[in-house]
Amino acid sequence: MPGSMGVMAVSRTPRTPRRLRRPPDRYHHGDLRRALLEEAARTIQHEGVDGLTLRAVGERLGVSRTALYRHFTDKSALLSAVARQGFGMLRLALTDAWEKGGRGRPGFDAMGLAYVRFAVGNPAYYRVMFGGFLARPAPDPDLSQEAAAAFQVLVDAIVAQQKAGLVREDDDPLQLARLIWAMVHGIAMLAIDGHLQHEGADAESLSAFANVRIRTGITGSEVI
Amino acid sequence: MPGSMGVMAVSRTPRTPRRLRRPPDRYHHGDLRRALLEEAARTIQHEGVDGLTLRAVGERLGVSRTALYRHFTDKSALLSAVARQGFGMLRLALTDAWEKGGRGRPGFDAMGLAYVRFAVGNPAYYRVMFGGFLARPAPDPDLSQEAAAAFQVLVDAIVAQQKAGLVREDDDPLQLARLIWAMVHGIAMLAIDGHLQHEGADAESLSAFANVRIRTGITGSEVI
DNA sequence: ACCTGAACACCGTTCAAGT
DNA sequence: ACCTGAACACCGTTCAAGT
Repeated sequence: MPGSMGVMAVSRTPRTPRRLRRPPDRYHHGDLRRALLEEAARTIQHEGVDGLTLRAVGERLGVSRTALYRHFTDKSALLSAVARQGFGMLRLALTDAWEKGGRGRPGFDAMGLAYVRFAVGNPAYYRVMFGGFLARPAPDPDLSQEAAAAFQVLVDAIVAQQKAGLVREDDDPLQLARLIWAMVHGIAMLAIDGHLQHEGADAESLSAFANVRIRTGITGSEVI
Repeated sequence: MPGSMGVMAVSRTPRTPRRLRRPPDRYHHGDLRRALLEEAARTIQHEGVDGLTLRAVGERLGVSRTALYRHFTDKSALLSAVARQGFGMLRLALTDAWEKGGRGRPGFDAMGLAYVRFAVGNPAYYRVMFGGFLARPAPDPDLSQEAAAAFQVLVDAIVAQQKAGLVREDDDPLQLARLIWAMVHGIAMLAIDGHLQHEGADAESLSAFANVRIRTGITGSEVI
C-alpha cells in the first residue's frame, strides 16, 4: 500500500521525523511564507524599505497582520530573508559577468560593472543588504552564508587572475578582494544615495573609470 | 542710549529686520534649537539613528514633545542639521590631515585614513550623513553646501598633486576625486556595517592597503 | 514668539482564543 | 499547525489653546 511504513521499527531516530507528504490541513492560505517574502520584496521595491509595514503586507495578502509571526520571528527576520535573496541574485549576476567575459581582464571589468548595475537596478534590495537594517554579525546563518558565497565569487576571480599573471601575486587575494569590494560598494552606495548626479558623474562612467585606474593606479609622471 | 536707532531712516530695506539684541522675552528654555541639536546628536551617538525619538528628546530637555516644531519643520530637518554638523567635522578632519601631512603624498594618505577614521569613530554621524535617511537632492541648501565643501577638500588635494606631478594630469580631477571618495566611502561603510571583522580585515589596514594600491594599481607582471 | 496638551493616524508585537 | 482579534506600548505630527 502506498505510504505504508515497514512493520519492523528499524532504529529510526525520533529526532528527525520525516514528513513524507505535506499536510493537507493547511488552514487558510497555504504557502504563506513564500507569499509573504514575495510581497515584502515587491513592497520594498516600490515603496522603499521604510514603506514596508507588516500590517499592509498582511492586508494585501488577505491575511491577518499577525499571521506573519507563524513564519518569521519578527520583521527583521523578514528583511533578513529578503537580503538573503538579494545576495543570491547578486552572486548570479557576478558569476554570469565573470564567465561570459572570459574569466580574464574583460570578465573582471564586466563583474565590477555588473555589481554596480545590480545595486543601481535594485536599490531596494541593495539597501536591505547593506543599509544597516540587519544586525551584525547576522543572526541568520543562511544570510551569512549567502553573503559569503557572493564575496567568494570575487575572491575566486582574483585568484584566477593572479595565477594568470593579470594581477599582482604578492598581495593577499582576500585583501585585494576587500579593496575591490569596497570600491564597487562605494560607487554603488553613492549612486543609490543620489550623490552621483552631476554631469558625467553617473555610476556607469565612474565604474568604467574605476576599472582602468585600479589596474594602473593614479600615480603621475614625476614619481617612479 | 544703548541700542537706540538713528533718527533718520536711511533707506533700510524692510525685508531684513536686524535684531540688534536677542529678545529678552524668551519663554521657557532659551536657546532651544541648539539644545535640541546637541541632544539629538548625543542620542544618535548612544542609541543609534533608530533610537532617536522626538518624544524622548523633548522629555530629556524638560520641554514638550512638540516644542521642536518651533525650530525644525520635522524630524528629517533635525537629522539634516545633524548631518550638516557631521560634514563640517569631516571637512576639518580632512583638511587637518592633508595640511599636517605636508600637502603631498603622505598628506593624501593621511587624508584617506582620516576619512575612514572619522566614519568608524563617529558611525552615528556617518550614518545620518550617508545612510539614506535624508532626501536627495537635499532640500536643505546648508547641508548641500557643507557636503560640497567637504568634497572640495578632496578635489583641491588632487589638483595640487596633479600640479606637483604626483597624480596623473590627464585625468579629470573631479572624476579622480569621485573614485577616491567611493573607495574610502566603501571602506567606511563596510567597516561601520560590520563587514570587516575577520582577522586582518580591519578598516585601518584596508585603508593603508588602499593607499598603496590606488597609487600603483593591481596589475600583475604579465601585463605591461 | 514660544510652548503646551490633547488628539489623530499610524506602527510592531503579544497573547488568549478560535478552527 | 495555523490564523484571528483585541490589546499594549509605542511612534511623528497637527492644532487649538495658553503665556
